[in-house]
Amino acid sequence: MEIIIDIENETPLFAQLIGQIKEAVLKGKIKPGDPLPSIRQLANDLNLNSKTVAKAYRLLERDSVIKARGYRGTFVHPDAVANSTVDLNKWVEERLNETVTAFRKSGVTDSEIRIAFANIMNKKNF
Amino acid sequence: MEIIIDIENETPLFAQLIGQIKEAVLKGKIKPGDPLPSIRQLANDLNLNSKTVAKAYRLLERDSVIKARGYRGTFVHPDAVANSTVDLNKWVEERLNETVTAFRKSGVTDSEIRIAFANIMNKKNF
DNA sequence: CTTTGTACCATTACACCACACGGTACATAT
DNA sequence: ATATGTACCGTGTGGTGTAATGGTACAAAG
Repeated sequence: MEIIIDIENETPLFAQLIGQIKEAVLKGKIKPGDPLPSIRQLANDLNLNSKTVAKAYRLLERDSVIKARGYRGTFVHPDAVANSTVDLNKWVEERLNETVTAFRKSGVTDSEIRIAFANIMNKKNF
Repeated sequence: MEIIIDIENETPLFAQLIGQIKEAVLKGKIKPGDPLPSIRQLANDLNLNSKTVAKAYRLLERDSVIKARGYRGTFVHPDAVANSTVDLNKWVEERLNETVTAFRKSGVTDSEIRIAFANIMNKKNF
């Protein structure tokens, strides 16, 4: 598995990592059950901070592309191929765009939309 | 019409203005057809910048609480009483909250939601 | 004693936005 | 002349987010 991280690229490093691992899964370069490099090992190889790699792994596990097994390491998820085709962020953007567009059509100012959004995100839901 | 602006209050000045004018309408202190002070006049009386008052008037007109008539001045809208009870921002927050809550239940990170939101708001829709 | 994922503490740099301020200008009317 | 709403240019302050860095620590297993 050849992973190339471009520091000059505007795409965040953790996002580049996620993209390349999903791509490797889709191209069959890594198959379900295969072990992945440990977080610290990969961080060392790519000259990245371990927290950056950990962030990528955490999101990949959320998407069921990989599966962490504690001290035993991290492995490619059984349904990795199917789940690598799903782009959760794209779905979020589409749904959110519908909502925002409706607001704008109702005469709501962009500034007001931002304020409302900030209020919701910072609200302590208890 | 007695308008009191509190600079110490955390509520934005233009929002205080909007609130007090809507309140005056609901309490019947000003009635449909009544003239309002000009933007410059009110700004001078309250020691506010004219742009701050203009912002409040612009939003009040969008909500059909007041009606600007160019050089003739600004007047209370015929449907001002009914429209003063409507809180557009509250409606926006409720709708937006539903959308965000759905995202969170799907495992989407708050960070990802913010990124998607920023992408939409900054997108040039042409 | 080392390695695994994970969870805290933290700081730095960068970027964006709301709010309020100031100045200038315009057409339209009295 | 004076006043109306409105539009454009701008500045500054304060708040807050992401991204990425670093350090420390834990339980579990080899």
